[in-house]
Formats: sequence, C-alpha cells, structure tokens
Amino acid sequence: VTSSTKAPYHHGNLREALIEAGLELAREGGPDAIVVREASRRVGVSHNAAYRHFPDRESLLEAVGERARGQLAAMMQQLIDQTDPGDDSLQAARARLRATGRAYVEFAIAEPGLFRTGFRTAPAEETEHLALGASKAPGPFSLLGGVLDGLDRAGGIAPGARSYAEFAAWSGVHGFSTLVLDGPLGAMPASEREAALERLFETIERGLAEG
Amino acid sequence: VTSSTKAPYHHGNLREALIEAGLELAREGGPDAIVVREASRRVGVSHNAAYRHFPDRESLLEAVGERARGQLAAMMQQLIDQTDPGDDSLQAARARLRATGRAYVEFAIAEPGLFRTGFRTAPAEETEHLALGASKAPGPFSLLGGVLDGLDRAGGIAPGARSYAEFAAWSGVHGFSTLVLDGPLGAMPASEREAALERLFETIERGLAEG
DNA sequence: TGTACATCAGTGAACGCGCGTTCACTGATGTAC
DNA sequence: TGTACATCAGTGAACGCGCGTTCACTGATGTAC
Repeated sequence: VTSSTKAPYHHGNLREALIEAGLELAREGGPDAIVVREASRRVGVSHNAAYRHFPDRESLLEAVGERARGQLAAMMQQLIDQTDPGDDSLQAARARLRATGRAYVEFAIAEPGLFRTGFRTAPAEETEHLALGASKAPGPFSLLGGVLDGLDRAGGIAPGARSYAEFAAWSGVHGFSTLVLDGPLGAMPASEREAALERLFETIERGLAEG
Repeated sequence: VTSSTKAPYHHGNLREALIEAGLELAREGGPDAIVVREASRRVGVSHNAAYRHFPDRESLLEAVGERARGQLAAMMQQLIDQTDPGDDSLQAARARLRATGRAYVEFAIAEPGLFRTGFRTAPAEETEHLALGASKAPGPFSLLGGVLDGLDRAGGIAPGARSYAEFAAWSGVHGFSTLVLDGPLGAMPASEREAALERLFETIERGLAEG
C-alpha cells in the first residue's frame, strides 16, 4: 500500500491516529471537546470504528490525557536540561527549580486545552497518575521530586523541611497556572504577570530554605 | 395566596428560585450540571419560563457563579472573624492569613461543585470578577488583600515585598485546592493532606517574611 | 503454491437521549379612566 | 367602585442538534493444511 493509492480498508494504526486527533481536539477545546465522532471524522473513518480500539469515550480521553501529561513533562525536562546539569551549587539547584516551575506555567498558558486534559482524567487515582507521563517516562510529579532532591543536597531546603515540599511548590505553580487560565491572572498584562510569577518563585524558594 | 392553595400561576420570585436550584445543581455536579430544563423542573415550572428571567443559560450560570463566590467569601470572612480582630500582633496577623487560606481550601473540598462554578464564569474579566462576591460584598480576592495589608502592618512582609503578594499566597491555596479536587492530593489520607497544607502555609509565611 | 476459513477491522443505518431555544398561546395583574 | 385593556409571567408543543453506543453487516488479512 503506497501513499498514492486511495485509503485502504484497514487504516493501519487507527488507535494511534485517534489519539492524535484527540490531542488536536483537546488542544482546541479542552477535554470536553474530545468526542468520538469528531475524532473519527478527522481520521477519515466511520464514527464507530473507534470502538475497535477503545471500549468507550472515556478510554480515549484517558489515553489523550496521558499523552498530555507526557508533553508537560517533556517541556519541564527540556527547560531543566537547559541549565547546567553538572553544576551542583545552590544557585544551580534553584535555577533548576525555577525552570521546572516556569515550564509548568508556560505549558499551561501555551496549551490550556492539553493542560486541562492532563488533569481531567482519573481524579482519585494514586499519585502515579501524575508521576508518570506517556509510555511510563517520568511524569511532572517525578521530575519535580528529583529537582527538589537536588535542591536539598545543595542545601536549599531547611532541615526537616524536605517532606511535603513538592506539594508546597507544586501548589504554587499549579495555582498560578489555573489562575491564569480561569482567574484574574488571565486578564493581567504579560509584564505584570511575569512580575507576579517572579514573586511566586521567590516566595517558594525562601519559604523552603528558611527553617 | 396562602401556602395551602395550589401553586399560583405566577411564581412570585422565579428568578431567585432558579438561582437557588442552579446552586443545588452546581453543588451536585459542578457548572456543567447547571441546566435550564432541570432547574425549571426542580422549581416546578415549565422549562421555558426561565427565559423570562435569563436571556440564556449562560446568564443563569453567571448568576449562580456569583453566588458561589459569595459563599466562598463568607466562609473566609467567618474563619477570619474567629481570630481576635483587635489583636494586631504579627502572630495574630499570621493566624488571619492562615484562616483565610484554610477557609479557601476547606470550601473547595466541602463544596467542589460550587468552587468550580465560581471559577467557571467570566474567565477574562477584570480582577473584580473575584474581588466581589454576591451583591457587591467584598469577594475572596478583596478579603485576601485586606489580610495581607494587616500582615504587612504587623511586620510580616519583607520590605518591598508587598506587591504581588496576594498572587503568591493565592496561587498556593488555589493550587492546593485544585490538586485535591483533580490531582494527587485527592487520594491522599486526610492526615497527610493536613500535613501538606501545614507545610504550604509555612512556606508562604516564611517566603513572604524573608527579604 | 494454492485454498478454505477463522478472525480482525472496518461500514452504514439506526436508536435514544437531553439539551437550548423558539413559537404561538393563555392566565393573572395592575393601571387609567 | 367598576371596567377595559396593556402588560407581564407563565404554558405546551415542537425543532434541531450532536452525541454515545449498538446492530447486522462486509472487506481484508493471515494461517493451517
């Protein structure tokens, strides 16, 4: 089957294509926009072919959500990698924490639909839900944990304050992100928003350091 | 018209009753559950009578959202009032900040549907959107601002660090709340969650204080 | 190398759902005289 | 105090929508012999 022939009866990789279409839909309109019929339409397949690959809509949604979390993790990893990974100074460790947070916020702003979709699925699951990204690569939560471990080794965390530090840091950037998407930070000019984010980073950094 | 007679043709205060029903629906299923037909059904009125009072569904949703924000603000005010309002020590100011944050998180956990509804409406409006509660009483954002002003006066905020402090603090509690509702904090045992929240408060307090 | 046949991956039509919204209408109310 | 009439607040039926899901079916594929 070459690409010049007409569409063959069998798609070849319909499951993957549906997830891809689902990602596109999520990007455009968030989790609610992930709709079996429209995804099938975009792939060019009848609207019930999807049921050969997903038992129901929810399963498709979950598959898309996992990819979305993977993309968020990838963005975090990318910004982390832009810092010098060999440098284990306190300054470098803090830069990595900021990079982690900035990637998180930037992803939420750049891809609100995907961001929401990543959080929409499996509400009461274990932490793994967000610990893992696509294909079992480390997810957003794991990445943050690693960065905080590094900060701890570099002396950036007060004695005994390492526990639950991820939730304090995560709450900050997650809240900031959603306040941009749904709240008053969305109407704020970019420069002010940047100042507010800077202030948030300072607060977290100092808050973790002081005992 | 006494209460023993059958329902009169005119409802009397249908607008208010629809908002009330909408609040109930939101409580049960979040903003998406606010549905004109079901609200009318609950009030005992034909499903299009609502259009005498709201131009469309979105308007009803906004009215309900405003009430939800008002309830959140009321809960915050209530916990703030439980601290000694005359005491202007640093310790008291910090207690008030914690009360504010705790009320926010508790409301989100106790009434997730209302909490979401309060944030669903009017995404790109001015800050007023959340600055105001129902009937123009001070909203969640205003309350937080007042508490932070008090903290500043009591010396709990580092010089020059007052600006954007509300966004740092708010991001923390808002993120914590939504991570409980949609994320990994939801699956955490209450005692651990409490420890995580405590850790968050410490982080914010110290982060604001240190210059 | 050929062929019967199980199995897999699609198709097209249809069902049922609840919704938002509009239409033409009717019962109740209040006000001018 | 009575009455005509405008106005307001409801009613009941209907339209159109897009969806998730199921049904009986068909075309393509691979494997045992």
